[in-house]
Amino acid sequence: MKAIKAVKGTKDILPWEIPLWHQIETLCKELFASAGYQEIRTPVFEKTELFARGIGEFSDIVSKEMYTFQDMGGEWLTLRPEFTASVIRSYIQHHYYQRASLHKLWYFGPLFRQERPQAGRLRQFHQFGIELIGSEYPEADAEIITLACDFYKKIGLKDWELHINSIGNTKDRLNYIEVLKKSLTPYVDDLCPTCQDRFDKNILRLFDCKNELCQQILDTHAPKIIDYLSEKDKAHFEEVCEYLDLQNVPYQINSKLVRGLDYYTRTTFEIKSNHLGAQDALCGGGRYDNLVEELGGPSTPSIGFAAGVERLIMALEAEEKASVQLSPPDLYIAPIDNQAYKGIVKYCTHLRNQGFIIETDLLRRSVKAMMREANRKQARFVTVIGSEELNSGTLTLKHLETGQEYPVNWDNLGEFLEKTILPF
RNA sequence: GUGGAUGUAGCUCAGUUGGCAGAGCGCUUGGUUGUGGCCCAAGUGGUCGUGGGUUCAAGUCCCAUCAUUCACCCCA
Repeated sequence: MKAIKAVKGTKDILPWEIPLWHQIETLCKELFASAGYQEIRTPVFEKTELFARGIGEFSDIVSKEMYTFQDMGGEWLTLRPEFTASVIRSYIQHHYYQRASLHKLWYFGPLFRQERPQAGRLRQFHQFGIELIGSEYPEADAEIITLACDFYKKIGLKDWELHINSIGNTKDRLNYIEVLKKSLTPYVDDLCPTCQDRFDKNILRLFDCKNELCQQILDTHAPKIIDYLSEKDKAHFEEVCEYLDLQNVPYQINSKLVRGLDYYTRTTFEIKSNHLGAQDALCGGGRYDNLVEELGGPSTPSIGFAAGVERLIMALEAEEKASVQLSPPDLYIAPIDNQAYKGIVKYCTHLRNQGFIIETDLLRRSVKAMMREANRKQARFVTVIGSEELNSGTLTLKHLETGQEYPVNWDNLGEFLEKTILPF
């Protein structure tokens, strides 16, 4: 029989990897809650149209990367390729704006994109992120960016950079694109083939090119988008920077940072790790002041970010910060005969109910093997139980680290563990 | 969709000019009765990714195919 493997681009999160995932989820919960953000969970699939309208029909994600299918009623549905569209759909559908004028949300979950897998890119991957819906002011931008940075600081990641930029409102950006085209037209023939293609399709993508010659041409001949912003947007961006300075958040203004999703406006930012391969963006975000309205809601300025969990884990591993948190047993009980196996069960349950982590043998192994197992599991105490211990009412707990033995009455077991575990 | 790399034990990998399928780690058991780690010993474990071809003989050479992986594209 041929074994079945996980689908290309998908991965099991293995039992021994789970503690790190819990650590990340817990930090999300604590950090975002500390700023008043509430968790939101939306369905993993939505109507295809939501993403087409939200992300942009001609974006790569929508045009060739979505898992789209028809349900039995013939409706086109899509496994979500990103979170923001779903969150905004929920915001509009449930009229959040009638409850309050500002909403602060966070999320964590799986996303799906049908791309060729490589380092830092999977077909099912996970993101967490936050959305701040309803404020147009630079304080909002600063709060989002600061929270993102705080996350990486608190998780223990060291070697990363924050890049920020402003791509202005739609009108200014279209104007800039015209100027950019004009100033680069003389050099089109020197660009790499993909850039020549991009020149007509989506000229802003030129900035992402990894070809050195293309970058040189851009550096010397491309105007900066910041110089083409309206006075209002320029002032907004300067204020965002000012807020970051106030908190000593280090950043680089990167005029080449143009994000790939169509809905972004004004502030955009990205956090890059210095330890990842080609896919080095840990986290990306920005303003999307028009999205709520475009999806059928009231005009509502908003900003948010999304962060890749697998990439974070890769970066933590590269920096050797992926700490393994085990939950070792407080006590490993090793029964040596049939009676002992039967005699200990009620104590196991009782101690577990008291909150202790108790493990016992389930393979009827030798004492030596059970001791080895207790040691492997890093149990704090181990006890060998035979008829003597059951009849006399006294057992001996051995502290594995020191080898010290402690006689204890069965009735005082919980009390003993409680008292003794703390000092160790 | 395009290009490169790699497929040998559960894991990490050796395997020479074609000539008996290997190591380390892991796992199991034992080293005297009911006590772990270290050490020692034995055991467990492989259709050499798959299918063809060349050859007396293929893990090794040739062709095809699949899988994995990295990169392009794009994005978290």
